[in-house]
Amino acid sequence: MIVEVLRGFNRTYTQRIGALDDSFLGTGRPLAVSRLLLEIGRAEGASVRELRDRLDLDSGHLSRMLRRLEGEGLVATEPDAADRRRRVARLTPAGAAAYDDLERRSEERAVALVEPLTPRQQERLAEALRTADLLVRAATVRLTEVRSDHPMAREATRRYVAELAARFPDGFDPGGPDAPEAGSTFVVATSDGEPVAYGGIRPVLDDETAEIKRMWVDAEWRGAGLGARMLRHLETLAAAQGHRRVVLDTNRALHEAIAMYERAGYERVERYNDNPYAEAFFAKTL
Amino acid sequence: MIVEVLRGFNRTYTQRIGALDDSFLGTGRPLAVSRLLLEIGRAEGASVRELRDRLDLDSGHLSRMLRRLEGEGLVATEPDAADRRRRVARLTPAGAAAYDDLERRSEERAVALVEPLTPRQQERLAEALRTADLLVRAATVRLTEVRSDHPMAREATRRYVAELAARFPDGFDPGGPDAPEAGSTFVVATSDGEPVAYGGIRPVLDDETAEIKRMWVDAEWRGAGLGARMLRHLETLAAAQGHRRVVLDTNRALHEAIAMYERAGYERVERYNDNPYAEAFFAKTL
DNA sequence: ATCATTCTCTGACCTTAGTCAGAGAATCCG
DNA sequence: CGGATTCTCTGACTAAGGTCAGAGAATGAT
Repeated sequence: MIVEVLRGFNRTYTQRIGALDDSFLGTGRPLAVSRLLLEIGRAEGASVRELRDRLDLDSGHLSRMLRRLEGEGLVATEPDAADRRRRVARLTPAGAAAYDDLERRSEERAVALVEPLTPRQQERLAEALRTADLLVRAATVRLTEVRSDHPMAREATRRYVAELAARFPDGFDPGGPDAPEAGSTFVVATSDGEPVAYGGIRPVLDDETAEIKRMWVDAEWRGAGLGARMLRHLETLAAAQGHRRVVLDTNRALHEAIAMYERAGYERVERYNDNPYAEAFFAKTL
Repeated sequence: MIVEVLRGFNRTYTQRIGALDDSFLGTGRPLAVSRLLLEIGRAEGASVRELRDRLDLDSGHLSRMLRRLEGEGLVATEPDAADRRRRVARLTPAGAAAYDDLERRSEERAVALVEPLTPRQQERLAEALRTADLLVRAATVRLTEVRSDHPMAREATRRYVAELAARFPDGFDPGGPDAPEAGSTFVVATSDGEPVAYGGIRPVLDDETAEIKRMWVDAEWRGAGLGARMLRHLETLAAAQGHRRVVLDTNRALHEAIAMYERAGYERVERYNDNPYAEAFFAKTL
């Protein structure tokens, strides 16, 4: 049923709101070039590499578009000081003006679109779109296996540690540096290239059991079912590696996490390690 | 605020669900050709003229795409029996198979998109999209002034009469044929080329006053604020024509309409005509 | 120091999308 | 009936979007 609703909505939407994208019309610049300009503006300077990844463009295509924007005096590029193979693009003042112009046009279209609705309808539409936005983003989060020294994993760990430090009554000290443990597997969930959830498993001595480590969900993403999805994913991985049981420890302060583990079928067990921060211990048979 | 939500949603949406449109990928046919195929399939045969209007294509461009589909054996064209300048296109059996294939692909994408969500989340998403769909369609309804003998006006009148006949306790007889009255102005609200609301004004004897006639809103569209919008539009027209006051009559059975008139600032007045179907009379000073 | 890899760029090339003018047949209007 | 109009089509053209191979500089791995 959701599928028919989605397809129906898609038809309505592309017919009438796809037009928000037409805001580049009249600028004399083609769509792809305008998108590139917006991306550079939004990122406040980005390497060619990043732009290519984010817009999913061919390097030749992108390069040519950059030359065009340079030719129009809207963008300036220079080698990245840190890695001189890379080039960094940023908007010139004229580019910033063109960016503002595009933003203004797009905003005008949006205003014109909702203008016929009453304030109450606008409020209902906003509410519905907020919900749809969150759920669509949640549905399109990508789970990727990474090593714990992958930049995305490092970033996720940094935020995980920061959150524990803020929430634990006596703070949190992660201990030594973060060497990749043999045999452990980490998974990062990303949305728009940002990590939004993280977690990993490592085999425990008896080999029947895997331990779930570093479960973290970005605060803005809680309630979107991401934690449960990550947990299921890690359990599947553990099972695929031949484990029959998963265990994990956590702290009383993390009540949403504890509630989630319980909903996911985890049961409390006795302390199984000497982690000073752990106060609650759970296990689940796969 | 709604504007930021809309723009944010638009970004999320075009990045992730615009991909529903990519369902043509792998068919070896470009997007525009696939769209044409879908349009012919949906209409179950359409004249070149209609296709051109509906897809807003250049006649040369369309013609070439039709040749291509003919070449692939998916579409057959023949002169329209009624007007031999026109040609009618319809799907061949192979074309119908290609059509089904496209539909299936699009459906698969939709299924894959919502698959990571829990059933409850899917339900929430469906609900949000249903709301957004209705409101976006409501916002993009177009109001057009027409003569009462315009095909769209006739269709709207037909449905207006059918509804009154069904709802009035003793049925409804519209009286004589529908000659365009001098000085009267009619407005039809359309969505996807279908009339969804209708109404008109005609000057009354004293010339200070205009009477609102034939207010009708499609049953599926009630509650979307379309009646109120039509009413405002007609009032503006009346004011522009120099009237200071609008009046209207209606029947007790039309309670939603009566409630709407009252919300819009109309006040009950004495009977001002001998319309046997009218039981309630309203007026508003502009 | 060497070799492989990464990064950006240019050149050559292709498809898709779309525009415009005009031809030829059919139809409509007076 | 004759001229204007409608409809579809072809030819000629352009811009936009995109792919691929390879060159040249910088960097990383051993």
